[in-house]
Amino acid sequence: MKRKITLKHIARELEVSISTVSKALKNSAEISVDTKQKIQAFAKLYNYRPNNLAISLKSRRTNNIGVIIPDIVHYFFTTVFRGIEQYSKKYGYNVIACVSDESLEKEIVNMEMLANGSVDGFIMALSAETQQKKDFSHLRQIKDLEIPFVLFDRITDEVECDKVLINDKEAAFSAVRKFIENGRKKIALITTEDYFSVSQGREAGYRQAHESYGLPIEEDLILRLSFRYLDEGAINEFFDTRDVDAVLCVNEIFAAHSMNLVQQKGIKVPEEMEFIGFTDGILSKYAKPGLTSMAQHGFRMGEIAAKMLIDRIESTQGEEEEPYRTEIIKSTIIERESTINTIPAKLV
Amino acid sequence: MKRKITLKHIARELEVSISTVSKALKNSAEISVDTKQKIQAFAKLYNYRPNNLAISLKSRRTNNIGVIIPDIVHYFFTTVFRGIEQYSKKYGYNVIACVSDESLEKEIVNMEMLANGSVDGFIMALSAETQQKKDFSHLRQIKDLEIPFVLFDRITDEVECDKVLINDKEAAFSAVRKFIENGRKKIALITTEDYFSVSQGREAGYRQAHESYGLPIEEDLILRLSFRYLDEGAINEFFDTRDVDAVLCVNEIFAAHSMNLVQQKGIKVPEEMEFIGFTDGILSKYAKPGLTSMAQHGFRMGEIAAKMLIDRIESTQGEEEEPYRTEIIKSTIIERESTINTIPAKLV
DNA sequence: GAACATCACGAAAACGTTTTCGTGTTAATA
DNA sequence: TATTAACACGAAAACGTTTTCGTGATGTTC
Repeated sequence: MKRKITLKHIARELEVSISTVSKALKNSAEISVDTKQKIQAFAKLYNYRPNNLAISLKSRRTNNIGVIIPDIVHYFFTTVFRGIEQYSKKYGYNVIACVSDESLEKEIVNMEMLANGSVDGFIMALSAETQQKKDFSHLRQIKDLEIPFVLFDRITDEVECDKVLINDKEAAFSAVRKFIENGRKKIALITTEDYFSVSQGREAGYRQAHESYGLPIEEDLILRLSFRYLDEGAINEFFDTRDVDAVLCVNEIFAAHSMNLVQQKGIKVPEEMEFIGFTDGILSKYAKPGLTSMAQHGFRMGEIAAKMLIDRIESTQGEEEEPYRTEIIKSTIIERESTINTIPAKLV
Repeated sequence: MKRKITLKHIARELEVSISTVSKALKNSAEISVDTKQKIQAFAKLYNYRPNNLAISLKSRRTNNIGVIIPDIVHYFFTTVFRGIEQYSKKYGYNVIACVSDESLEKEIVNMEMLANGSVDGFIMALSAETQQKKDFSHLRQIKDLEIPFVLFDRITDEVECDKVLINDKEAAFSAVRKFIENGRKKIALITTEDYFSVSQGREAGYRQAHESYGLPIEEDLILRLSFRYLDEGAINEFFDTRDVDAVLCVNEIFAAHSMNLVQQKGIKVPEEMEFIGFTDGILSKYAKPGLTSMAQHGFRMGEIAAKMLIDRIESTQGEEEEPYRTEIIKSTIIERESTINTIPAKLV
């Protein structure tokens, strides 16, 4: 790589000291107008740009944010990422993106790589394995180092920090309420293994809605699928042996896929069976029929997470130790043709 | 942020020099076994980790790769990103991800931010605006600085550098050939504005297949849509006023959406009209019927791009100036139910 | 016992900045 | 004319490493 021009080069060339050059380029009042003009012109001519590394080393600030997510080929996470990236860029931060691949070990390795001066803070959603094993020692280490971090979506109550998530329980509650108001009585829930914080919340909402409306909960209307691979056989068997008239799914893949399978059996959606999914992504939009879903507003979530982190990074200067906050984003329902809607379904 | 332990601290505590500590931690033969053990034990106890910034400043190597893509909420780009990230991590590099948002200006700003010492090289797909305006001065600047970069998918012939792309023309050719072999004669093409390198290639393949098989090209069977927003009206009007029995789309959103609209008109897919899309993403998999598509193998593409870049970064040490390479990834067809297949369609 | 090699370590420069403090020159003041 | 203040700039330390070179203390050899 060709050597970029540095303060030293300019100083030598113009026969002044490095300090003078540095000050001149910052337009310091300490330097005479003549000298400043000369130096600034020279710097501009040679397209001088300060070296980020040197500035970071000196200032102990990298202006980088580390983002660690379980999966990037995933509508919701990329949407959040987009929000983080956009907000961060606006405030002068770059984003280093790492994928944990649902693995605790990769989560740890990534954090350790970045914690040694590469980033000023982290934003992350916990991997499946982390949530399953409940091993949060790496987060505690980061806390000990006093590196700020924000957890989103996949969180834990066992670590105190800034968090941002959606009201999973209420969202599931209102989805089930919609089914009940439509006269449905056999409402299935298709969810993941129960160690995911989000699935737990959604299941709780599902149960509470049943209780609130005096509908008995039939445990065998709850189908738990692996998040790692989509078990088509299990879904088929479930619908072959259960009497179901509505289905709530914790993500849009479960919803789109089971809706397809059910339609292959000749069941009419939404007349005979209604569907609601979580994550209002591309699949919900282009499924046939269009899939009603609980929008998680990932972009907003990303923006807020980034704001929380940057605020904290920039306040640790002030040393006044703000208390940790948890922001809740309200999920909203996007009605399409997989449910029967009192007001006409919005197109698209 | 709490101050991390440094060589200086260890040196002071153990009453040796900084150089001795540095060498001891690298297990240098210069240092006696006793001293090394003492220092290593101490470092381990206090969990010493060298500061990445200082090492980077010294070595002029950041072990960071800058990735600039037009859009992250996009199946193909995230898949490529995943390949880049995984390969890079394996070879000790982190990835700084920037989104250009299809804007030339953001592309430039991102590059300039990262070019001042933050990354060792770039991997990028050009923004729409960049391809439209054919303004590549920022790429040339990066070349002048001798910072290596790799272009993928959205490329240009006007800049010499490493590139990786798919055989768009051949892929489109073979898709159209499949239609023709199935007896189709009115084959539509739904594409974007024609300044995208990939759309150009695919259109060329579409045309060449017609010529090769003696089928006349009807210009009004080519529909050009904005990539910015999906013009449903235009699609509807197109199908209402054209006689079409097969459709090739340059991406899966065009395919899934137009397939839905066509089915709403009562047209049977694939019996009366067949569909093939590009990008074998989540939509193709869960569309109804399953969408036959040309897989772009984004993950592999990302891996190769990362390999090309890292090889070049690490060879500039050697100074032997390898010639630039262009790697072509072969697209393969994934047959599903939106086409009539001689061998039974694979499930999923 | 003189000459030399080996060992074990330290001093210092370098990477490219920022910033504090010191200092020589000029101009203003008593 | 002597004192002081303002001005314009430079020296040097600092951020945390790596690495080259120098050096005093041993041990070896003839």
